[in-house]
Amino acid sequence: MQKWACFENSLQPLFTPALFSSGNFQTARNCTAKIRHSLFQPTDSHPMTVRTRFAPSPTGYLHVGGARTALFCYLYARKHGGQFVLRIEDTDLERSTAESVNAILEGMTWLGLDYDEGPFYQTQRFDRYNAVIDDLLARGLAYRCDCSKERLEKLRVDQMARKQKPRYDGHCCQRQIDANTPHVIRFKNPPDGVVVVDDLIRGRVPFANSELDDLIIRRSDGAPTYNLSVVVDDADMRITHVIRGDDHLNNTPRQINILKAMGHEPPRYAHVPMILGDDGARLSKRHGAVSVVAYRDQGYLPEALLNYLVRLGWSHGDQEVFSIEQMIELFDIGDVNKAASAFNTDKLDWLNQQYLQHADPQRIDRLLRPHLGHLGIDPATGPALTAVIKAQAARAKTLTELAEISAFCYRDFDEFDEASAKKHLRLIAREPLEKIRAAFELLANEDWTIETLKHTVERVAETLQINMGKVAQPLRVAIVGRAASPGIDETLLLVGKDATLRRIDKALAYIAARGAEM
RNA sequence: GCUCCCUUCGUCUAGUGGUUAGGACACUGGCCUCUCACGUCGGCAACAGGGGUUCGAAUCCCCUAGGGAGCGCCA
Repeated sequence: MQKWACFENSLQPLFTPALFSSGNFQTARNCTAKIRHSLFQPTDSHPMTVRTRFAPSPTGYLHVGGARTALFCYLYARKHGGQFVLRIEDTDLERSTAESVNAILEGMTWLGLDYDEGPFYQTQRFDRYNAVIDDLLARGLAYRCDCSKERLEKLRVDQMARKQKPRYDGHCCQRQIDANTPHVIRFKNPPDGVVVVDDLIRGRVPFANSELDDLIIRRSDGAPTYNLSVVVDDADMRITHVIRGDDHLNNTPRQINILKAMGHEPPRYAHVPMILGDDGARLSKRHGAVSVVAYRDQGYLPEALLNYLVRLGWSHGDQEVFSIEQMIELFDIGDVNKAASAFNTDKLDWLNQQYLQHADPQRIDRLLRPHLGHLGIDPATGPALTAVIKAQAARAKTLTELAEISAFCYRDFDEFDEASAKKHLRLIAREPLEKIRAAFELLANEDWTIETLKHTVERVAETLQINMGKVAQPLRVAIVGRAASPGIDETLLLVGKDATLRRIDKALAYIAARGAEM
């Protein structure tokens, strides 16, 4: 019980039915109900309340890295009684897709990461971005640039050759380019001084303005760029804490400069380290599941994934298992580690198994059905599914595995597991099997109970003057197909009398055939 | 190339100048036992390297190495 000792002192025990039936596990079908209208209207909310946002770009699925960032944003907002907003950064019209948006919403819903506002779509806020850009232009804080891609490319190559960092040289800064000629708009970055990113995780990170250049904030097609739209949104949406991947740390000084040009105070920043694959390399498709809904499909419980994710880069003493309530209470963004961490499926499996065996069987019943269906099994054709779950939950790491190891309760298996049959279905097992079969046949259906079954097996062992194992193991292989299952009495109860007799006959035939071969 | 970030068992981490460097997963040995699993008891295993500062450094400073990110009309 050591591992669970942490709950003894907590007000909110982890495995309460309330936690597991709290409606966090609906499928994506309900997502659409969540999509309120997305045109953000600035409101006069109290400036002091914590507001975080998760701002994915819809160019793929919600992957585990994004999910953890979203979780941190969610936890931080909840901890401080603030709001968590979801914003879809779809300004890249080429790569953004509606399917990706749906996949992200589906992932958020499955994980139960409820947002208070949004989703807001940046593509619906272009007017606002353009107004900000025009204002910057009017105030001389931005300028038009008509440098050709060729000139820019040559500049880059020359600078690299001179071992310099490639930067825009300000060529168009003083030129007065007509608004009618094709152009982009660049932000006039301060030429000198230092911008300090006061990061909640990294600490103070100073950047020299001389390292930065005049970045493009409006493309030639009129669309605003990322660094501009994020800044405008974060300001308009009154985001107080920007929690995001540390690949954005280098963008932050530029964003702070734009924010200041707009007359806003920068929010607090927290750059969380990235998640690596098992092998320490950047997470990618070849590491298997990267999309969170793939974990759902593979039979992981959302609370297990969340628990796994929260412990990646964060910890609270020696505690490993956290309910959502405990995470909200204990999590603090400032406690997050600086170093990247590797995703370890073994540990996720362990957590999932822990949650599986402590979960309410009624809920697992519901979640397990699709996995059984996938195997072509209809639970109505056999024992109560909750009974099977109670017997098997500690034996499976995932719902998928739980379905696989429980299939024998609902249908005859095709073949014996080779190693198990070889070891247990031998000539020496014939007599015990025949004896036990005869005893079972005499049992009335109403005597097919756990107690009677236990006694019957024990009596056969006694009669034959052999160990329990010499009877139970051949019997187990006979009725399950392999040498692993719940206790033999429980297993018999689940399989039922008819199937038991039928399968023992099959095992006896197998032994006979095998004996003939030898 | 330049700028910035990072570095404790295989992995996730505890640790904030004095610890036999703790826990968890994995691996492994025992117990429990009709099997498997659970549970339980034990074992293996780490401060990237080098210089300082200090009576004393995983902890503070510097250098090196290794890893990562950014330097786009991507986000």
